[in-house]
Amino acid sequence: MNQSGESLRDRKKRRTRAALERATVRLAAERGYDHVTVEEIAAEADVSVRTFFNYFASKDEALIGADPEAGPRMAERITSAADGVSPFEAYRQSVLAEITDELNNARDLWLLRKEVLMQRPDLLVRAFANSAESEQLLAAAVGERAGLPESHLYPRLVVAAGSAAFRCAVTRWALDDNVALGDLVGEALDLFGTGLVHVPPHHHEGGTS
Amino acid sequence: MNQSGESLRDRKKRRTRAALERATVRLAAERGYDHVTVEEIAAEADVSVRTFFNYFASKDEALIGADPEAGPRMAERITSAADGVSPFEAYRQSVLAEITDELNNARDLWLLRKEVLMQRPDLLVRAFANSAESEQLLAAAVGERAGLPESHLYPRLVVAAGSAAFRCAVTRWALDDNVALGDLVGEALDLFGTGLVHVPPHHHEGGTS
DNA sequence: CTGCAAACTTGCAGTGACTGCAAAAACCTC
DNA sequence: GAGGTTTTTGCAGTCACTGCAAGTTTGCAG
Repeated sequence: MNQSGESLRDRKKRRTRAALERATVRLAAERGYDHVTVEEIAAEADVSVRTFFNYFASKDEALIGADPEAGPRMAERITSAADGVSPFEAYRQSVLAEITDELNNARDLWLLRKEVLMQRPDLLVRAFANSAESEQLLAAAVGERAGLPESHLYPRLVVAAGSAAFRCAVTRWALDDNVALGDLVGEALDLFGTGLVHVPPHHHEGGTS
Repeated sequence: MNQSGESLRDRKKRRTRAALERATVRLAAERGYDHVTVEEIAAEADVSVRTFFNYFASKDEALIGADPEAGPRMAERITSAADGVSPFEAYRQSVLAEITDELNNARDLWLLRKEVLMQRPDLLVRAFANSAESEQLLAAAVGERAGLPESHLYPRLVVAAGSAAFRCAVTRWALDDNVALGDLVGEALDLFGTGLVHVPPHHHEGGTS
């Protein structure tokens, strides 16, 4: 093995994966998601179509490029939070940390994705369909912290709320350039945290509030 | 036009749609969703494949059989709720009413769908991808009642919470026969209403509640 | 450096969802 | 029943996605 811990092979794999993700997002933003074929994406990334499907289970997945390690990473963050932290708060922080990291690493990709998602909001919903095992993992972590049995609604609900918050935040983000995605997700999670029976106040743009 | 307001044509259309939905659910429950082709479904319902796609945009849609009138109906219920009712409560009641109706009209179909969704939970998520305009409609109704602008996060979030509640409730429902789906959705919405920072108490099975 | 095994890539053939189009059939109105 | 409107259908075609059986590249040990 290499002393760096990352072999030539590993490096190549990461580069290929990134190239495919990048090609998908770029082409989709450029000429519309369904005017791009997998064949074109593969060509752009200089691999065969078959290889595309070795990396991503679907075209959708390549567009969002969900990091397969994100689930475990977030679960770890939840279980290792300090003792006094509530389950919801632990989850909230883990989501926000993940988003911040992601935006720092690939802000440009997200700006392109925004273009695509503005025209096809359903793609974002579909993207979450593939993340069932991650949700399972997170729900288990939340459940453990809450001291609730596997079967209880609450942990699942917290995680589903996270997806919903992210989804709504992105939709809203796509409408207006002057907000940070992380802030929007945070705001959405706060609303879920304090309860939807409370209608939030209406912030006026020009107001000094 | 017919005095009944529903012509032969209309009746046939409704019957065909129902037959396709039924065939999809039945076959999928019987031998697994992806071991059923649209060709087989169409044959079962005695129509051509092309006709299947005149009724449903996708196989997924036929499995869930989302009533296209459900969105407008729910929106109407929200806007026409009594004056003192909060936006969230109005939404909550509209969701519960819709589910009660649906279960009364097609409980058998839902029992079969349960079988399918137990093995492929992702199908439920995907089903919501197609209901973007309905969500839009509901969000507008909630927003109006809350006196918030179109662009605000809150209405979208309420509606997304509804989807999430439904999704989690169905997942939970599929695990255990002794609960009513309506109750689970109600419970989930209550948690969203009062806020996820509050960890709910753990109900023991043997309780007499 | 060589040879071997494991991992990765590729082509190919095939399945099945989904679409547009134009002709045929069914229905509705008068 | 003629004539206009919908609905159904068949057909040809595109594209996502899969399994399989080579081919190629990389890792490693001798």
